[in-house]
Amino acid sequence: MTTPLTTVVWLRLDLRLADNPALHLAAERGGPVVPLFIWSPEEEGVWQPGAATRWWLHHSLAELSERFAKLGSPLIIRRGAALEVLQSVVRATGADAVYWNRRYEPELIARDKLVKAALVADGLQVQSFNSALLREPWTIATKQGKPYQVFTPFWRACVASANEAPEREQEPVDAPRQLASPSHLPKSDTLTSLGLLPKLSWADEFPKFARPGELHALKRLQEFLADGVLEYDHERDRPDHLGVSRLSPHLHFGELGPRQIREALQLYAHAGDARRKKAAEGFLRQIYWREFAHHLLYHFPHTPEQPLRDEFARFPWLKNYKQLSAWQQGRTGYPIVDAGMRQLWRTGWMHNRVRMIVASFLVKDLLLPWHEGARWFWDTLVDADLANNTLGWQWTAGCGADAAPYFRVFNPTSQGEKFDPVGDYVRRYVPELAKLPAKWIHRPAEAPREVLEAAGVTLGETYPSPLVDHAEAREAALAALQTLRK
DNA sequence: TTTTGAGTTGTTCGA
DNA sequence: GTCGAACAACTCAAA
Repeated sequence: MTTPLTTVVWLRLDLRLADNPALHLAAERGGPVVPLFIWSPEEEGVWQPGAATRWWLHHSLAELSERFAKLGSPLIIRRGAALEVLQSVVRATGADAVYWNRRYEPELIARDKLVKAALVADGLQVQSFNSALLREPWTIATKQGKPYQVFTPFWRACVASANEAPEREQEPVDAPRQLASPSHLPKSDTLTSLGLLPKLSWADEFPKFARPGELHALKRLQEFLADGVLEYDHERDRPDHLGVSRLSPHLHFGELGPRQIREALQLYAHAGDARRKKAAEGFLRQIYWREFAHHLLYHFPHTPEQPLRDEFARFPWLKNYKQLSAWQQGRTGYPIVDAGMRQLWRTGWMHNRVRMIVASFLVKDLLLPWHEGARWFWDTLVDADLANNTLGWQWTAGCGADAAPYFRVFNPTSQGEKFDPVGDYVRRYVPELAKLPAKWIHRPAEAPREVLEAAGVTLGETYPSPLVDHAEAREAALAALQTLRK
């Protein structure tokens, strides 16, 4: 009698059943499949999952666990060093193979390499796959063989070669319909024992913008295709309208993969007119920004800590940490900035347009180091992703790829008036300003006294006075940038 | 090797 | 109120 071959599927940022190559191919082997999640935050180095991310992870795992149970093989959850846990699960189940989908953060590439070598030395079949990207970073390069550093050529090159073997971007694979479980189930820790949930209930409003789990991810994608993507090009800039996809946390945790998005967009465009086609292309272009971010992180692994343009290493940051704290708490005196920072704190998410505004304010108005902003986002965003976070902050600070021209300094007042014209977004998150009329809601410091009185606003008491004068701050930022010139 | 065109997301000023 | 130009120089990517 031959024993069917057991495969351990090590799940990481690929918390889904559909389009999961490691799971799909493990199931195709025909033997028992052991889905395993290992909680080992220490192995992620200084970029351990932040508090908001942990909340999301807890709920995502809870849902995934139910779904694996229905498929026939329960999700095993363990806390500990990845290699030791894998070896112990292999021993307990008699598995002969370990499959996983790749991650691209520098610390984890190193960790996975060691794990793979050790498991191979144990005589196991070890295979890793791509679940997270349309284009893995090493499959595309400039004609000089170097990594891309500008988005548009990167994107064009990806699109131009999307159908060429061997770099061909793959189609999604199916979810397994059922799984055989091993005759001896390995022991599992409980999800609660990982301690991912906050002790205080600060996450109550988190489900407002996105809900963890593969089913919610698929539903969100369909909703976005039905009522968002067509208007995405201009509506995505309206934090008061919520015209964005809100898929970012799902993408980060791999509850949904970019291949599934691309396929859905193709179907959507195919079934419609030129407008649909244009909308689908526009959204897919944004998905390629995520690809670009991973490309950069892989090829420039120092960038989470160091600027890509090294002259920025000598930028004269001010490091006024009292002001940092005011920014974090949403008490800068600039309503759109404060609304964004409070939305982040309360909901674990912030509209992308507002992310740019608050980031520009931190870096260019307060002259605080971009790492401080990156750190705060890392801890507070449910979609915190090392590649995207690094690209975004370096872009804003002007020290990264495709850097903004030196003169592009966001004006928080005009940005507010342009993208939150009636002030609804500010009213939602800065209730002490709610009674101000639209004309003054983005510039309370300039409002006539009787307007403020009527709205019950006392500057410096019920709402802070502006932390800095934007016009002066802008000049200071430009002067600081001048010092970098060669 | 050198040249050339281009580069996500803006603001301000003056006509 | 609206519009267009100016705001540096640099680096990337391809020809």
